Amino acid sequence: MNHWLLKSEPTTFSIDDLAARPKHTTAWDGVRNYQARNMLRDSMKKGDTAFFYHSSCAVPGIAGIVSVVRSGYPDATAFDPAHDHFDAESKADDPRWYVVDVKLQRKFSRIITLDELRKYAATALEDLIVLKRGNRLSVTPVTKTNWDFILTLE
DNA sequence: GCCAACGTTGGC
DNA sequence: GCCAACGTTGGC
Repeated sequence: MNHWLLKSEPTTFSIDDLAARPKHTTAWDGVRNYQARNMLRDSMKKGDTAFFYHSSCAVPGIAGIVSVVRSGYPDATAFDPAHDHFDAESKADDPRWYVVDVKLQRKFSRIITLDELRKYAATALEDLIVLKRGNRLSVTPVTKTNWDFILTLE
């Protein structure tokens, strides 16, 4: 079982939005970056868990935990011309973009802030990709060691 | 709103 | 295949 970190802008889709979905579940759609796509398509498996990270907001940080309930399958929003994430180059018989389904496992009692995570950027969390300068990937792997450490911060 | 960092595009 | 231009991300 592997661990991940998924970024979302809370004004677009927050952890509370996920909590409001039927079965607390959603397709993680709209990812339009090849590296992130590869992880959604090839690496994230049912039973994996991921931190739900709020980005581009007043208090960026980790808001809770989701689990992968369905592994990679084509992103239907890429096929819909009316959708913001439409991509004419992604064809049903040769899909370019993928999603996984995630289910809310637990919302943290508080946000574990980026500021707080940064305190450990040179020590316990030196491998955490989201702390690296210029990082923009919206889907990143998290080592078990980092995962367990972050859980102790709540 | 600014801007650094990075990915993608397209001319050559 | 190089690389400049451009668009996007995301913290501040």
